[in-house]
Amino acid sequence: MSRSPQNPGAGRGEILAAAKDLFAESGYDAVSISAIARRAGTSKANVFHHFGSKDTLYLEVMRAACSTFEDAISELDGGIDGCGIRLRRFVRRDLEQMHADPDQAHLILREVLESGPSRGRALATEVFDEHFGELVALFREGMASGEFVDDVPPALAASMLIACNVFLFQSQHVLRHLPGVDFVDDPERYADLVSRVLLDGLRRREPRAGGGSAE
Amino acid sequence: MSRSPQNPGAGRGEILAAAKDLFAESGYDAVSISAIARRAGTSKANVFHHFGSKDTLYLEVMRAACSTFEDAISELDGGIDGCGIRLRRFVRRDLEQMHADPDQAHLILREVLESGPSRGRALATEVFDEHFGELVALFREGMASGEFVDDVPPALAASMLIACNVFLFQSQHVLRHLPGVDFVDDPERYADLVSRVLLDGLRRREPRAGGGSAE
DNA sequence: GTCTATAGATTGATAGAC
DNA sequence: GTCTATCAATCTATAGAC
Repeated sequence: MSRSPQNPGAGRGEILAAAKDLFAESGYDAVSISAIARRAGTSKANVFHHFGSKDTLYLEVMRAACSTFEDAISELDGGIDGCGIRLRRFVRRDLEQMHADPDQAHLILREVLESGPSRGRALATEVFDEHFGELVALFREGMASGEFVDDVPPALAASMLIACNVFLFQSQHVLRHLPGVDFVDDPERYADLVSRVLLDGLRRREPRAGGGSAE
Repeated sequence: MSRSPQNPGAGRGEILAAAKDLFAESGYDAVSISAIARRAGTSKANVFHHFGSKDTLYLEVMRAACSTFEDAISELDGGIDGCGIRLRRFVRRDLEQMHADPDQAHLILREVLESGPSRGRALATEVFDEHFGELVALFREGMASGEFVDDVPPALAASMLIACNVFLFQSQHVLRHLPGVDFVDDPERYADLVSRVLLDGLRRREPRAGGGSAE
């Protein structure tokens, strides 16, 4: 107990990694600089030496998470494949990405949930705009080619798709225990089913027989 | 500034309301007992007098939020209406409910997002089980009557539906600024479109022509 | 039931030796 | 760059008067 198991090589990298772990697990306010320093194997003062303040450190962690997030875009276009196949592939890759780095996904999801109007706008324009735009373009393309119905806004279709993936990830520990839920630990099956339902729901079909607008 | 604007009538009720506001806005760790006492118009010690600890107060707030949440169930069954109409009504009511008490919705959503395996299991069995079960039953009924396809687990359909509603609520401040998104402030239209896409995606149709399992 | 006053621990952040 | 030692502020919680 009187020993100091310091890790003298703990520069920015180790501190950043430790902060990412702890912030992802418990959120900003529940994590102290002492805890971060302890996990990084260094001292509190050293954390302040590398990052001027707790806020700066947190922003640095978020910046790293978001930039990694952006990296995995641009795999959406698959050349000549139909919109259906490309969408299914996107759903699967998006799920894989969240599961590959749960800490990062958790950080970003909490940021979205807790952000009010101002931070929300910044997140939209600086982080999600591009990613979301490509997904929307895919739906728009499907609509233009006559594959999809044209009276559902493509942005709404994209939103539904992301909603299903995000919800599975963030509610997994609750969903798992709900009656009839057997798909939490089978992401591939989930991706297949979700994309099939959404695609069938958007696919053009002959005029409906008896399902007008009720109320 | 030297005055004490006390509110001597601030019993459990006012303190609970103040705590709900603040916890919903900023989360457990970011809220101090002093802040709660200040907003309730009473003193710090009085909060500890009514609730023994900060944890107890928080649990009390969550318990109230969850019980109110349960109240609005059981409006799902609409007698002779078809599954489609009842589902659309459910989507709209669920959205209305979240918007009617955003604090409550925010509290519960954060609890779901932050809960690990143990708290997640408790939430599932004690709060969501009944609600979710009724929604699943509706889908199962639609499948049994031949209205829906039978190779999509009803619990997955229910999950997709809730996912869309939850996502719209929790991401509203981000979604609003994304390209092509014009449905955030029109919950009725959102409910109509979402339920239509999901229903069409689940509705039985003649064997597909060319959309097998690719890869 | 409600208050003032305070205890005891921990927080974010700084100073200065090495 | 890294450490020990320390600052002032704030936190949860308690004691005791009224």
